[in-house]
Amino acid sequence: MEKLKPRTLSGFMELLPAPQMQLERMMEILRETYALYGFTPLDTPAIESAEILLAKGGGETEKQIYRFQKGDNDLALRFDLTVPLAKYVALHAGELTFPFRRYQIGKVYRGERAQRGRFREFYQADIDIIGDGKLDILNEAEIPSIIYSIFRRFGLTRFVIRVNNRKLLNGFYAMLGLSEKSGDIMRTVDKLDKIGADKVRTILLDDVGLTDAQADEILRFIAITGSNAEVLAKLEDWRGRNEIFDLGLEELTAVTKHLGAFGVPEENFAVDLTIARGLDYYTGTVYETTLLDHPEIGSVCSGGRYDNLAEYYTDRQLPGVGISIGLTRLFYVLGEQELLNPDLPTAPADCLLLPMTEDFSAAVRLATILRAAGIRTQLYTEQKKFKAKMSYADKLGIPYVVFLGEDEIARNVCSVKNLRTGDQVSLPVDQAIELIKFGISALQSGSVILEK
RNA sequence: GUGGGUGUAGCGUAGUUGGUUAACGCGUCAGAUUGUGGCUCUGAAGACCGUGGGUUCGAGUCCCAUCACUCACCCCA
Repeated sequence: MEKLKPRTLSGFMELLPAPQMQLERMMEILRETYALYGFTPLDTPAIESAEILLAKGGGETEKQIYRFQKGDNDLALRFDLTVPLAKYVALHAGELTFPFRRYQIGKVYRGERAQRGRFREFYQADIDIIGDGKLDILNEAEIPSIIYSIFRRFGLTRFVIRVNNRKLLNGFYAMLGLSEKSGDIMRTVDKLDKIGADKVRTILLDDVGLTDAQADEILRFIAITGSNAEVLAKLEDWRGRNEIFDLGLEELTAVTKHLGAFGVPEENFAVDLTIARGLDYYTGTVYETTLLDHPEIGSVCSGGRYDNLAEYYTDRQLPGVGISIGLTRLFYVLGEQELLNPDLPTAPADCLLLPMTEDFSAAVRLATILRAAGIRTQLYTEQKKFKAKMSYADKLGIPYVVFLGEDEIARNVCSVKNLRTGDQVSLPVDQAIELIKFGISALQSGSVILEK
C-alpha cells in the first residue's frame, strides 16, 4: 500500500522528548511563579464562536484568525488569550471576586505565514489582573516585576522590559494636532531601532503626511534617552500642555518608581518612548520585553493596561493590566542559540528496573516501592538482549539501572548501577532508595537557560 | 496578502559542461560481546532525486507548471 508521507504543518512546533521536557520545565517555572503571586489558573476553550472572538472586528485579527464552519456554527480558533479572558470575565462577573488575578498558559492560533520565531500555533503564558471599576497603578508595576522574576528563574539576565505609556503618546500627538494619525505614527516610530531615524523621518513626511515641524518634534521626542530618571525629567518639558499627556507622565513616573520598589534593577527595565506595540486595546502603560543579545526576534513578552477589557460583552467597567509571554518563540530562540542548559535532566525516569528473572512479580513489587519513595521508575519488560536494555537507559539518559535477578532476590537486595560513573553496588532496598534519591537530587540543575 | 530563495534516505549534505550502479556523515538495526551501556570495529536496511509535463539518444542536473518549505515585507508573542 502506498504510504502517506508524514508531515507537520509549517509554523507548528513539534518537539522530540528531550526538548519537550525542557519546555515543560519552563512551564513549571511559570506556573510556580504565577501561583506565588496569588494568580489562579484558568483554562478556556481553544475554539469559540467566531462572533465572540471577532467582537472587536476589523484589523489584523480578522485577517489572521482561523475561522471555519461546522454545520451551522461559525467557529474560530482563539487568536490570543485576552479576548477569551474578556468573555470569561464578562460571563462570570457575578461569580468572580475582584480584583481577579488569573494566569493562563495555552496555545493560540494565527493564520499568518510562518517565519523563524513566528509560529501559527504557539504557547502564550498570560497573567492579568482585572479590577471592578477601578484598578490601582501599583498593579502596573507588579506585572513586569513578575516577568522579571520569571526570566531570572529561567536563567536569563540579558533582557530589558521596556515600558511606555499610551496616554503619554496620545497626549503628545494631540498637542501636535495629530490624534488622527497616531496609529500610523506609532507604527513608524516603533521601527526606529530597525531602520534608523532618517528613514523614520522620510516615512513620516512622505507616507504619513506630516509637516517638517511635526516630524522634527516627533523625532526630538523619541530621541529622548538616558536613565529612567533622565528620560522622565526631559518629559517634564512638555508638561502642562495637554491633560492626557500629564496623566500619562504621572503614571509612567509612578510605574517606574514602583518597579524599583519591587526590586527590578534598572538594567532590566527602561522607559522607552518608541514602543507602542501590542494589541490596540491598551490605554495606558505598555510593556515590551526583548532579549539584548537577540533583538532581531522582537518581543518575547508584551502587554499593558486596558481600561475596559470586556466592553464588547458587558456594560460593566472592567479595567485591567496584563502581559503575555511568547513561550514558544522564547523557547525556540533559546534552543536555536544553544542557550538551553544541556545539563538540565531530560530523562523520563530516574531509574530503569531490569528484571532478570522469568517471573516479573518481584520486580513489579520493587517498582511499586521505588515509585512510592518518589523515584520515577520504568520497569523494562521486553525480551531483549541485555545490552539492548542497558542501551535503552543510556539513550534516554536514565541515570540509574536497578537489576533484580535470582541472586539479588535470594540475598534480599537489588543491584544499583550509576550509569554516569559506572559504579555498581548491591544493597537492601531502603539503602538503594537513599542512594538513588541522593544521586538524583545532585543532578538537579538550577536554571533552564545558560547565558553565554 | 506581496516579493525573493530552496526541494536528493529519518536528519545534515555531495553529486563536474546533461552520460551508465546516485555518494558521504550522523542516526537506525544486527553482530563482535547470551548479567553490563557509552568507545571501537564489521555488516545491513533505508532515496521511484517534492509532483506533473517538456527538451534530449540520454535528465538528480536544462525548461515550464504545480505543491511544499523557507527568507524578507506586512503584522505580531
